Amino acid sequence: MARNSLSPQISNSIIEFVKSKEMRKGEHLPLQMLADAFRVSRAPVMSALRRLEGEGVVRAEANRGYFLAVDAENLGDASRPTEREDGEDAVYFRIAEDRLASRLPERVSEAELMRLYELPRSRLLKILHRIADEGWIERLPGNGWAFRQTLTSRQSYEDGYAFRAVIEQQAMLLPSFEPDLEELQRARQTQTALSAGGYQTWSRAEIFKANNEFHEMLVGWSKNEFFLDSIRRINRLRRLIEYQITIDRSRLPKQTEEHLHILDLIESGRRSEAAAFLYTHIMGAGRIKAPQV
Amino acid sequence: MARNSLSPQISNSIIEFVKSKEMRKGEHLPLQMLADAFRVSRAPVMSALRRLEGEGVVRAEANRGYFLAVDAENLGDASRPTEREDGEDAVYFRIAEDRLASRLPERVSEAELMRLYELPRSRLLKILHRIADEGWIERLPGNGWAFRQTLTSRQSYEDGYAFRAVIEQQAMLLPSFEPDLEELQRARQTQTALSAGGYQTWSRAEIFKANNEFHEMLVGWSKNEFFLDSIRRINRLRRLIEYQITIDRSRLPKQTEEHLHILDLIESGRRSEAAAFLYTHIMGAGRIKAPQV
DNA sequence: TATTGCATTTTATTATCATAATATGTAGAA
DNA sequence: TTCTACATATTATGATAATAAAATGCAATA
Repeated sequence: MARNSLSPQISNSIIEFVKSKEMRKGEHLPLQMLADAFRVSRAPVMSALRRLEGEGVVRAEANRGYFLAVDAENLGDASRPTEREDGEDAVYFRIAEDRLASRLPERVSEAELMRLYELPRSRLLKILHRIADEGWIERLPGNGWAFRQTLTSRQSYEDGYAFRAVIEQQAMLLPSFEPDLEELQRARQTQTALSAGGYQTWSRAEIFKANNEFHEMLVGWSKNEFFLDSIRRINRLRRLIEYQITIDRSRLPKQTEEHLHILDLIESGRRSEAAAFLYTHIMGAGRIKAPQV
Repeated sequence: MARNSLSPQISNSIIEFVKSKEMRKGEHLPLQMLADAFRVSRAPVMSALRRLEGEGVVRAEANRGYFLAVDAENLGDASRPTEREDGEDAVYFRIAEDRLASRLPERVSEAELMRLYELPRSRLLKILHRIADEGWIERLPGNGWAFRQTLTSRQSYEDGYAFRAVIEQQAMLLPSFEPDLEELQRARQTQTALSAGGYQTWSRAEIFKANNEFHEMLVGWSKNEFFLDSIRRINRLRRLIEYQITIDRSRLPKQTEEHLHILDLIESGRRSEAAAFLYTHIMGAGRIKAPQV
């Protein structure tokens, strides 16, 4: 038995790639260029292109390579289920849910988890290390792993909001902070779309993703990787906890309005006002959305 | 072949434990109590005690268990080399050094590293995941791992100081911040000892450790695990980079003096002054100690 | 001259098994 | 009743080998 292939993921990545570049029918797709873009060798790109040829997305010419067969904008939704990510993510979420529902005890052995989720050790360990990185499990000195309180305690939940509020506000006050105006416009569009009704029709995951991207964009403008890393880390955690909570869609119009207000303040150069408002925005969200314990 | 035994580590832990509790000759050391303290089962504690009996640290009585054979304060230095930690840490540092000296390329395969450092895959992966958690390596989608710029770039170095300065200052301003007066006194003693000549005789590692503990103590008083986690993470990284730099001992008196000043301010309840001073303290250290590139 | 297409090498995953460690249930001593 | 001491069960590590995938070198081609 060998590992899962990368090529389904690469297929998706290629579609995303041509879309983001707004490529048109007939454009050439050099192997090495794609391989570099995805940080892999030409091999998995090649097999991904063969797949896409079968689906009519690209056209092969002997000894000349692959060419886009349709305009990128006419491509349907890329998201084809990719076994690797799916399988791994699925177990990750199951572990989180099982723990939140106390179906998993505080201490578990690797063998137990392997049996429970029917995973080979190597995959399980990959997931456990990811979870450890997120801070809600740790390896015990002897056998087994111990879940930490991070996921389940109300205190952690509020502490997380305080942390985010501080990091994001302070990131904005760094001398290196500089907004990317193009990104800013795109974000404005997204938030406007949300505000104009998207908050009723978008899926929970989409709303959550848009929200995270907004905040990570702001912190990214600080050009300080430590600030960005810490926000990313805590957002991954947040995803787990808040998935448990039914989204309160009635709050979304206010949220997007505040997001737009922040963008306005930044654009007009009123940075410290924007930072202060951002702080209040986050702390407010934490207070209101906090689950009742 | 099986894994390394925990018992040498547990032996050290037991010695540390009885020292910290200032236990006296003749006191009982119940198995389960020690096992709970170290989060392991009774088995490795048992074998550690047998070792310690051989060394005359404890005395066994049939069916009654083990008893301390000397006053804890008369115990010598605990640090017996423990294969597990030692071996693992050693490779970790070798990887860091080899990377900093460009003896390792930006991209490496697991197989390569296994050959180079003569490690089984599982141990190597443990180390790589630790490094990934610290943020200076990442898994590539296909084969292999890629080192990130974090370790080598001057920019990252300064960004790290900016991050620390913000986190520590803000941690001190949180409403939940509350100094532990006992810890505070101990820290004052350590800093005074350093100031009274220790800065000339202590080893680099000891000085570094004392410094880290000082700062982690401050952030710990915020009672917010996210602040503390992020400081711990960045300190682990700092250890690597600053080990490369010869310590400038002439700066230590000023540093310890500033530490003592911070403790004074906290003790007299002037928290925001302390926070502001702490910020300047950290930023100053970053500017001066930054390696010349 | 850049890029493909193919052949070859190298890599990572997985199952299996032996082994030494950790974890645990329990009778019996204190 | 608490705790040890022992017996037993369970766990994690590491070696080995099979396999499929990824990485790469290079001749052929546009």
